[in-house]
Amino acid sequence: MESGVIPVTELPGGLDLQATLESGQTFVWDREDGRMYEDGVSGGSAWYATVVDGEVVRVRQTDDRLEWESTTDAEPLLVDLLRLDDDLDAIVASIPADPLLEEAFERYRGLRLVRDRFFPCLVSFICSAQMRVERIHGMQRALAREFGERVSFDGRTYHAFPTPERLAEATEAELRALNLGYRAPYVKRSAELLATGELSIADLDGLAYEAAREAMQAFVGVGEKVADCVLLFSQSYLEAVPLDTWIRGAIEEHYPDCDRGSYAETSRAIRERFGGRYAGYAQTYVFHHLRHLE
DNA sequence: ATCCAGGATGTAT
DNA sequence: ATACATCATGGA
Repeated sequence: MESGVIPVTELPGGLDLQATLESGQTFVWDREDGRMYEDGVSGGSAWYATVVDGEVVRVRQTDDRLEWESTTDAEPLLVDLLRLDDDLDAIVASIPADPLLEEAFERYRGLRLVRDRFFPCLVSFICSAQMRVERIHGMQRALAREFGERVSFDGRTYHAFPTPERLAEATEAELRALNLGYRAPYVKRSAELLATGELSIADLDGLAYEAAREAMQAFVGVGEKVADCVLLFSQSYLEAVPLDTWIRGAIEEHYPDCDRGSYAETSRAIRERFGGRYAGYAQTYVFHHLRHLE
């Protein structure tokens, strides 16, 4: 077993591990005390685990230390997954201040966007349609448990997220048995598109943001909103602003002039309001903040 | 019981 | 291009 510590104080803008992993942007991590998303339960010192690229990674944050244990040297992997290479201070400074954003930035400073792997992210957000965050997470854990490779580490068994090939082989009935509902055929057909090579992540190479969003909709179960989520949380299109029910509510309440009717035009308006290049960061802070006001 | 959740798809206009 | 019904499932 390898292990290490990353001093959070050396990261511009710091890190809030709990906010980052429990804000509904990534569903590949599991909290080992089983209290993921429980409101009012501090994630400080809780261990989180995932399997990425065949490697097990466990992390926890205690004050200004990010501690990790892994089957490999996880430091570069964590820099990648948690976007520790983002200058969060500079990013926040680039986003025009308004009362709602100020409040979100103050309360959750250290929340970072993630850089998830493409396929788990794609499946997660196909599953996200008309679904609560907690259940999306449960569905992804069920998919890993049922169809993912098993990896042993430190006397425990962890499950990788299944490959496109494996989910393409799964039957719709098997997926429905995991309570994916009407999303089951979407997941299977999108997995098939990747497994057969009919579509590839490389199709996005060199595409500007809006062209990439169009290209993403070639997958089944992927409309404009899900496309934005995958681009933002796995492909580093940090200007993407997924227009979900919460953000639409925020637009209605706080940025009514940005409601332009169509998704494409409203997206352009709110992106501009959030400072353009890093608008997705603003979106995720607002999403997390609003969801915790209830 | 009725409504809603990080919406997308198929069909009709 | 836009409007509408339909699609599972569980929790409030």
